[in-house]
Amino acid sequence: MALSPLELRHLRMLAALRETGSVSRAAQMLCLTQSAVSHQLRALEEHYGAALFERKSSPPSFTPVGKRLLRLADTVAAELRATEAEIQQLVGAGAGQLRVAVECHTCFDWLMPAMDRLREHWPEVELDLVSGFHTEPLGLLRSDRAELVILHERPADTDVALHPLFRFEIRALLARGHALAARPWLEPADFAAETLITYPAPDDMIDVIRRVLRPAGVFPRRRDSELTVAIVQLVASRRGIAALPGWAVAGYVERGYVVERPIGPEGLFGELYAATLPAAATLPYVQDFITVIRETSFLTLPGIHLLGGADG
Amino acid sequence: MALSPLELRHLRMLAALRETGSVSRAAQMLCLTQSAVSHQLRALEEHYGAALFERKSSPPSFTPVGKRLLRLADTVAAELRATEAEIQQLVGAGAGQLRVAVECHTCFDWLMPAMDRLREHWPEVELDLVSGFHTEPLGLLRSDRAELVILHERPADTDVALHPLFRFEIRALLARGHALAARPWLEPADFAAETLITYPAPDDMIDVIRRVLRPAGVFPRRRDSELTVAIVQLVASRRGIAALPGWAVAGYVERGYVVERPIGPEGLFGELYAATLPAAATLPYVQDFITVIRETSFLTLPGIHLLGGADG
DNA sequence: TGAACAACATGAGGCACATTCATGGCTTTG
DNA sequence: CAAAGCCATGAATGTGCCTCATGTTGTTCA
Repeated sequence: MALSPLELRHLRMLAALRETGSVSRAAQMLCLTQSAVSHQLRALEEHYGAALFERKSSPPSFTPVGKRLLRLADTVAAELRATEAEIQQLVGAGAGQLRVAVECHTCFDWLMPAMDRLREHWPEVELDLVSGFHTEPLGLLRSDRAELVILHERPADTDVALHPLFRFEIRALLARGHALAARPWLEPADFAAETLITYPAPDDMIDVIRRVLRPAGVFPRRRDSELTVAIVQLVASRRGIAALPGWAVAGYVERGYVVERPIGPEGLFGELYAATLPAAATLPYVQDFITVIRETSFLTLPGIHLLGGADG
Repeated sequence: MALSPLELRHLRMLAALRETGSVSRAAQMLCLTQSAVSHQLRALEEHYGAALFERKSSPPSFTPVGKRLLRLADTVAAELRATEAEIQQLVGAGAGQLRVAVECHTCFDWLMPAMDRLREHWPEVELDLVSGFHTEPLGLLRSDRAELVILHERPADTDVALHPLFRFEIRALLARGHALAARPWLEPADFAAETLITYPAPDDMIDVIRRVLRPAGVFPRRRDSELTVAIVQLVASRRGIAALPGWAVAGYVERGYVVERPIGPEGLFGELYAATLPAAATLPYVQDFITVIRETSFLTLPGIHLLGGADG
């Protein structure tokens, strides 16, 4: 019909801009550089001869033209989604099984919302959680007990399809007024005299032990609890210190229940990956799930960094 | 949202495929090669794992998946159109003036439908027809008496924006059983003893005279009439022969009122162009008009060939 | 029946255009 | 006031779409 430089990519970009509230974050969500998004915006604004949003205000307020394009983006996205769903039905590819195995406790924080959204999009897919912790998670894929595994380490195997998710900082949690809270960051030795409060899991699964304390020859007492709230409670009442993902405790820190410090001068960072068999990686609902995980996590977890896109 | 290789280009392609009824014609309409459209189709079918339409049948019948995508294409196209219209209103670029000057009589056949469609799309644009024939049509642009001129010859001037429209064959029209109808094609000399029936216009404006007869030194008697029907009538009743665009008389020929023959062994071809001032070429409704002309002409005029696209 | 033709498929390669890279200006924050 | 975000912009780069050339199939004439 009419020649228009408008493409779906632009609509997706505008939606991401609204969701994330900034050009750079939108770029991350789209697996692009900030520059690319900026160029796209400029091209659109040039074409319509009007600004699309007010840059100097956060959250950015869209102009009427911008709002109209966003409305288009929404309706088109909805139509697109409906179409693809119907087509999957027609082709018979809409049904299937997706069993997800998880290595880390905190993962449930973002996994549940993601699974909910997937259930909406793919009602015909049997979605299961493979519970319990396994020494060799990739074995679950090969023995056909799971279609997707969440890992907190890049596996050595190259015969599985790896989908980078995001990167986050693991920070030490201290009671207010704790002696160590005076330091700008914590050294491994600082843990020696403390009780380390963790989730119930083998040492190997706990990043701060595997990657910081054990290499330094430090083996503090351990105490564990299933619930993040309980861990925070124990820390606050000076029964020990913990090392948790920043997003998991941001709320408690903000409210002043506890304080947090980096681990080591550069901080300690964890990364999460999803792994599937190569064959499963081509299934549309698996691809959709990866995308949904990245998006929901990025939007709900503060301070995380998406992996595998245009920037590290 | 979901990563989908589907882009607007694909939807436009499918719509064109439906309108034109064939891959190659769709390609022409999209200003692409047949190969490009074929590749696009293959990519889509590969992605959805299903055929989109039955190739060996004309008109091509779409599979359920193809039909569903076409429905999407229609709704998205409508949404897109509505959005752009609203934005033009917001920006204030929806209003303007478009005076069209025409050189040839038959042009009205396709110009009227195109102007009707433009009026729908751009209700705020003042659409006028500059009547009468002018010796120097480009002068109308420079003296600001028209925004767009239809030409049947590539102008020498390079300071106007030229928009190629389409190419068509001009064929000789003869009464059934006419002596010349025995020939596979007509030579210039064949016109010498005949009366040439034309529209009322100077010799310069009549392609067969300017490009065939005059160069050959042949100057047949002339007789003219305003209406195509009347010309056909005169030819049928053996008052003379005519030379008209194939599309303009296809109906009469099909019904057997008259017969047609190529002019010269290779045939005589006419080409039509639209010209505007460079500034006017950037106006959205002018661009839209060009597109609309090409599309409506291509869909309604039999045997024409779009110009300026991926193929000559 | 076969040749000529039309329509579509397919692989390789070129080229346009979106994206990245590198940098600078601007605002915010401690 | 330094330091860090955030965004804009020009030039370089690379990816993917399209074209080109050719092969294949189906169709229409002698």
